[in-house]
Amino acid sequence: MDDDAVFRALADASRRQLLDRLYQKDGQALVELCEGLAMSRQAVAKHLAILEAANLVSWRRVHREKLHFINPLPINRIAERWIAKFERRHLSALSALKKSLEGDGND
Amino acid sequence: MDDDAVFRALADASRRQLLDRLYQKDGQALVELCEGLAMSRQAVAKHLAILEAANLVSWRRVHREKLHFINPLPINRIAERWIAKFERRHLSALSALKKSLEGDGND
DNA sequence: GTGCCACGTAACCATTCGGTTGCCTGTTTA
DNA sequence: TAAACAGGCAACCGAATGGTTACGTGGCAC
Repeated sequence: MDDDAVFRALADASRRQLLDRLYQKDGQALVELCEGLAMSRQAVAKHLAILEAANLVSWRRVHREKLHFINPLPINRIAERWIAKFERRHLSALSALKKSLEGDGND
Repeated sequence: MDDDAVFRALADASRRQLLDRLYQKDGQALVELCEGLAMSRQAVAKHLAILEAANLVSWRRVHREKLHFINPLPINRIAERWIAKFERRHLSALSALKKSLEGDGND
C-alpha cells in the first residue's frame, strides 16, 4: 500500500499548499515555489521530496533549475478506491450515473 | 481550516482501518474495535479521539459501552473541495455534469 | 575567471506522534 | 457483595516530523 505515502503526504498543510501552487502553475522551479512562504528553501525541498516519494510530484532538470510537475493520479486513485466508498452512502444515484458515464469513455 | 484535522486523521493506516471497520459495521464499542488489532485498548481509544476531533467519528454511551459511529461528511467535503479539483483536469466534462446535478451551478 | 545563483547535503533541534504501562471509576453479573 | 468487565486518565518513552543553520557543488553571466 503506497496509498499510505499519499495520505501522509497530503496530511501537511504546507504540502497541500505546494500542490495548490503547482496546480495553478505547473513546472515551477524550487526558488519559485519558495516565494512568499514562511519557510526556508531547504524546508520546501524536503516537502517536495515527500510529495515525490508519494508520486504526487515529478520533476525535470533544466540547466541549473529543477522544474516540478504535479501528478494527480495518486489522488484520483485514492478518490476512487477510498473516498467514493463513503460517498456512495449519500450520493448513490449520482454515483451510479457517474460510473455509467465513466463507462462511456468520454474524456 | 479543520480540513487539516481530517487530512491528518486520515494520514494514519490504523485510523483508516478503524474507519473501515466502522464502515463495515457501524456502532461498535471500544473493545469490539480493538479485537484483532496489535494495539492496546488505550492506543485505539487515542486513535478514535483523533477521528472524533476530525468529526469523522461520533459516539453514544449505552450503559457502560461507548458505541462509535462513522460520519462520512468531512470526507465528502474534502472530496468535493479538494480532490475534485484535480480530477477535473481529466474528467472535466463529467465533473461539470456532476456539479450541475448537485445544484452547484458554479463553473 | 570570478562571482552569483539554484540547488544539494548534513547536522542539529524542538515538538508531535504512536504507543506503552499503571491505576482509577463506574457498571454489570455470578 | 465480589469479581469481572468497559472505559477514562495520566505519565512516560522512542521515533518520526517539520523546521533550522551551515556549508558544498555546479552552471551561467558579467
